[in-house]
Amino acid sequence: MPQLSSGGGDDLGANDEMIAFKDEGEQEEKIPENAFTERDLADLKSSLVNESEINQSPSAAAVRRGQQGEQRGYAEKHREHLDGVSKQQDGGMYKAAGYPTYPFLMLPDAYLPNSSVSPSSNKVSVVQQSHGMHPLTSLLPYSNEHFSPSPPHLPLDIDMSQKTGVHRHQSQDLSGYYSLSSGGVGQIAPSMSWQSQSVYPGLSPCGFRQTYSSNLPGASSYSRFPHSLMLGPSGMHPTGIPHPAIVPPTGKQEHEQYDRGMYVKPQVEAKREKEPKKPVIKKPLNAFMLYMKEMRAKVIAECTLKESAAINQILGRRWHALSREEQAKYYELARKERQLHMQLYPTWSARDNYEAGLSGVAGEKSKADWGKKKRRKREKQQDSSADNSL
DNA sequence: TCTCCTTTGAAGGTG
DNA sequence: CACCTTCAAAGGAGA
Repeated sequence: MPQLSSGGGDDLGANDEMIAFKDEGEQEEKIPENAFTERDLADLKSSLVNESEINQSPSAAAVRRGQQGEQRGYAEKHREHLDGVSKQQDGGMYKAAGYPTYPFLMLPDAYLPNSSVSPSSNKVSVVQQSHGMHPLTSLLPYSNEHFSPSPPHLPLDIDMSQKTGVHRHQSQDLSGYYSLSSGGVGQIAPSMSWQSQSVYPGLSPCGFRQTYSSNLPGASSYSRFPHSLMLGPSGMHPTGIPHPAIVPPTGKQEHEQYDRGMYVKPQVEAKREKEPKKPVIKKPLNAFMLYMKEMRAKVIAECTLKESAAINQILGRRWHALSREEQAKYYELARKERQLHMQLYPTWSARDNYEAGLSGVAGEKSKADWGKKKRRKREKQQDSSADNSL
């Protein structure tokens, strides 16, 4: 869109994120009091990317591993960077300049997958900060849904990457920076409260012309995010949790992504029963996904919708309606996510999950399924383009 | 039971 | 380099 094009080539590969989302002619809202220009955000994003690129060597895992030590200083570096950001953010989440390090930065074992070595190896040590917790912490997708009585400190040099065998240097001193969110990223704070009422005048907060009660019992209280992230007593170091980036051997994800490749010869099958199932390392969430994760419940509460497709549409619109500062927070958070992910899985590639169903035990079936899916999508796109041409 | 839907962004692949 | 494809989350709907 024109706004960004004037920005001069600074992009995150997400040039369209500031496209004014005009749907149903609903938003002329340009956040007038906003001191930022489109360019500002673009610059900010650009700087974020640049920093990422500086921190990550373009080349290989070996190089990345070498950076792990150096990234210890990342917190400081990041703070420097954030200084620039937070100066421009009023009342934003970064206002908590007092945080010595990024709260969830580099929690070493956060991503540890299941391992045959230790059944609890995918647990993460977490320190709950009951006071003054960085609000952004709540955005962490690495939530806690499943606690385990496993000891807080786990062997960190487990060969977590079964395929890589990389020995990682793990910095335990960072292990306290993850905090938990119950059911997702939950609590961003009042500063992130809805703009939608003003953003979509004449429309429901859902952005739909639908009738519903805005006095939903849960809605107002939800906006204060009463539930918590603060699990456990203050300052306590609870037990580890599995990392959401790791798909456990049971459950839907695994069902879809792992068991997709379950068809194998009986012998192999028997063998696999012995072996721990190889967890699928999920992609780190991008900014929008983080946003969705946080806001989904709220939209559900406000709109009494449950269908994800509809909710996501609303969230997409709200995303575009967000101020640059607010979006920037999520971009920053997503960047952290990627960095953390990269640190923990230096050799992981997004492509690993392209073929998640056919990796590991990779049966012919899963391979076929994957191809089928791919084909289906392609056909669909061709269909739609054909329709457009008519 | 499985896949689709729907969104944005990141990353990999291809020409 | 531009473009295309896939995958992240989520849960209801429909095949």
